[in-house]
Order: sequence, then structure tokens, then C-alpha cells
Amino acid sequence: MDHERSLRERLIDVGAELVASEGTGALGLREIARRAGVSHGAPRRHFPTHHSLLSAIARRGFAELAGRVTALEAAAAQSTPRERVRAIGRAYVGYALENPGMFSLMFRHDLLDGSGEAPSGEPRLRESTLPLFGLLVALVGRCGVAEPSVTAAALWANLHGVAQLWGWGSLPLALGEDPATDVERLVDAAVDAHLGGAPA
Amino acid sequence: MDHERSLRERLIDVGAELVASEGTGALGLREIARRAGVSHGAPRRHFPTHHSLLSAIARRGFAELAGRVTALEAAAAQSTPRERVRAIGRAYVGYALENPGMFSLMFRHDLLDGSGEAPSGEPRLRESTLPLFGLLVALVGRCGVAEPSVTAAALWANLHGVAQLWGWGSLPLALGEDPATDVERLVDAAVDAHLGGAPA
DNA sequence: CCCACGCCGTAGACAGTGTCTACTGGCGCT
DNA sequence: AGCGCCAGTAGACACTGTCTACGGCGTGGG
Repeated sequence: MDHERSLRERLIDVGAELVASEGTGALGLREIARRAGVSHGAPRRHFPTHHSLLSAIARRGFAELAGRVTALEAAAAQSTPRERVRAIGRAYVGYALENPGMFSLMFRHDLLDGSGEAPSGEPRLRESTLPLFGLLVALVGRCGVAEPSVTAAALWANLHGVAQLWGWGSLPLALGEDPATDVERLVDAAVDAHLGGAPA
Repeated sequence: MDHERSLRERLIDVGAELVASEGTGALGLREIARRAGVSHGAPRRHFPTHHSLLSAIARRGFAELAGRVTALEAAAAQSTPRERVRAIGRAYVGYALENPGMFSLMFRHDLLDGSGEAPSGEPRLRESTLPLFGLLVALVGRCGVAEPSVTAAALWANLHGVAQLWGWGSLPLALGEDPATDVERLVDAAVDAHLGGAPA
């Protein structure tokens, strides 16, 4: 490390803090550099373009989400597969609702460089979700469904849609009532629907 | 009308064409004015701010989506409720995949003025989906589920997530195979899951 | 008849953005 | 010691959204 923490990491840090506190609109290149205490040209040494910096910040988000899920998995390793799926679902939309700015950044296909990533091993951004998806496929497969991959995909889409629409404000508006309890009902409804009634 | 079509409408027109052909990133205020053949200050007479213009364009998107759905409903008025729900689902993600730019604009809570809309009757943007949601609630209610509103909300979220994740590129990457057929399988999986097995 | 008012669109200024290009200062290497 | 390299600086450039002052036009009242 250079100064105790390389500027590259510091830029991602302040970007993550900034998107958490102010939202995606505050993620200007110059603003990030300002809060990192460097001049506006400095980030260019580490990220060729603004989009690549945002991609790195989004990658941090995916990493934290994956960390939450794997922690969950490590803790409740001997629960039923179905309970694990439900826990993952709650963690997914929980993360989205606790970090709305980061979550929206993570899935903004504009802003994020969709084309080739640097050959330095970093996978392309939209492949960051593949390991999580693989885990989901394995778990729903152990729940005894016919086609695990398509069921897992449909379930993931359901969780993602709940997170997105709820955060957007239209779903709570349609359902009314308390915020926190309804979103859990939706997650449970999704898991129950795709994994069958309520057995086990 | 002033010149054959008021500038207000023309601005929304070119915005819709622009977002369809170039994506949300091309929706600059000056760019829209340029393509409409007016100076960059002209839009300000009709829209107080850039966001309000984008909101008007997004409203156009919601209107077209609603138009497709109501046309579908009018045509197949005597199908089973379930088939109508499935048709609506396909129309929803079909619209999203055919108009990815407009669809992403419609649900970008930043960009869109979340606060009070002009008192001139125009409802706030995120309430534009309420009539469609109401229709969905009615239809799933006629399918004999216990809690129509929560089931309808979960199903809507599922469709929305399919549209979003598929357009994002991660779902097709996970499932592989053909593009067009898989997304229909996902829509069918969603409808079947939330409405029960495959009866009638 | 004509003048004054209101409104639509123009043109320019202003702060701010992302990218690009010189340039500087300090470090390690031969 | 001298040299090169590289992270960070500083300024320019084109562009953006917003604001303000200014024309030009039609309409209505005296």
C-alpha cells in the first residue's frame, strides 16, 4: 500500500459511503475525488473512466451482498434447504432496502461498463451474481423441484422485483399498511409460490 | 394547438423516440430541444426542470403500456381469468424487452420528480401503475386465491424482476439457450407458481 | 386605430461535469 | 550521481442544466 491504503481502495470507499448517504446522483467523478482529498484528475490513474469507477463501486456492493449470504449459509448450515432459501430471500431484499442507492447502482446497466473488463481477472460485472445464483439453484434443487435452474431464476426474479418495486414506492402504496411486515409477506409468498404450498 | 402540435407534445415525442433509439443516457435537455428544432431554453416554458420533462416522457411510457394491456383485455374478454393474467404478464415483460430504454426510464426513481406533481390533475408518477395493478388484483381474485392483493403484488414483482434481470443480461447468461423461448418459460413459471399448479 | 400587455421562444451567462494533456515532485534502479 | 518512471496536480476543452434579459408576435381595451 502507498499511504496506508491505496488511493484506488479509498476512492471505492468514499464512493460507497457517498452512494449510501446521498444516492446515485451524488456519484460525480469530481465529487468522489474531492471527498477523497485528491484532485479531479487523480482517479484517472486508477480508473480509465468514470464508468469504470462506478463499476468498481458496484462490485463492492455485490461483494458485500455475497458476504451477507455466505455468512448466513455458514451459520445455518443444517437447516432445511427451504429455510435457507427463505433466509437468502430476506437477506436479498433486506440488503436492497437498507442500501437503496447501492442496489440501484448495482443494476444500472448504463453507467456500468458492459463491454470487456480488464484482463486482470476481474470478471465482467453482470457475472458477479453467478455464484449466488448457483447457490440458489443448488438449494432449490434440494427442495425437489422439476427444473431447478428455471425455478431458481424465476424465484430470483421475484425477489429482485419485490426489492425494486418496493423501493420504488408503488408496492407499499398498493398494499398500504405497515412497511416492514408486508415486505416479508411478499418474500414468503414468493418462496412459497415457487417451492410449492407450505410443506416442511 | 399552436404550430400543428404544441411544442410540449413534440418534446415528449422526440424524447420517446430518443430513448428508444439511443437509451436513457441520450436524454439530455439540450439534445431533446435540438432534435425538436428549438433552442435550449424553450423547454423551460413547458417543463420547469429537466426532471419534469423526463417524468412526462416516462408517463408516455406508462400510458402506452396501459394501452397495450387494455387492448389485450378488450380483445380476449371471455377467456379464463388465468389466461388473461398470463397474457398480461407476457405483455408486461414483452414491453420491457422491446423498449428497454423507456422501461428503465419509467422506474428510475431518481430522474423522476417524486415530490408533488402540478395540481392540474396529473397524478404522481408512481401512481400511474395503480389501475393496472387493480386490474391484476381483480383477475387473480377471480382465480380463487386467498389474498388477491398480496398474490397480485407478488406476481407483479415477479414479472417486473424477470423483465429487469433479463434485460440486464444476467438471467439469460445463467440459463443459456435461446433468448425468446426462455423468457416465456419464466413468465409461465411465474404465473403458474403464484396461481397454483396448472389447473384450468 | 394604436398602444400596451402577455406569452413563447432566443441568446447569452454561469457554475459544474467528464475527459484530455502538459507538468511536477519524489522514489527506486543501474 | 543521474536517470526514468509514475502518482498526483493544474489547466483547458466541450458539454450540461439552470437562470436572466431580451425580441417578436398576437390579442384586447381605450
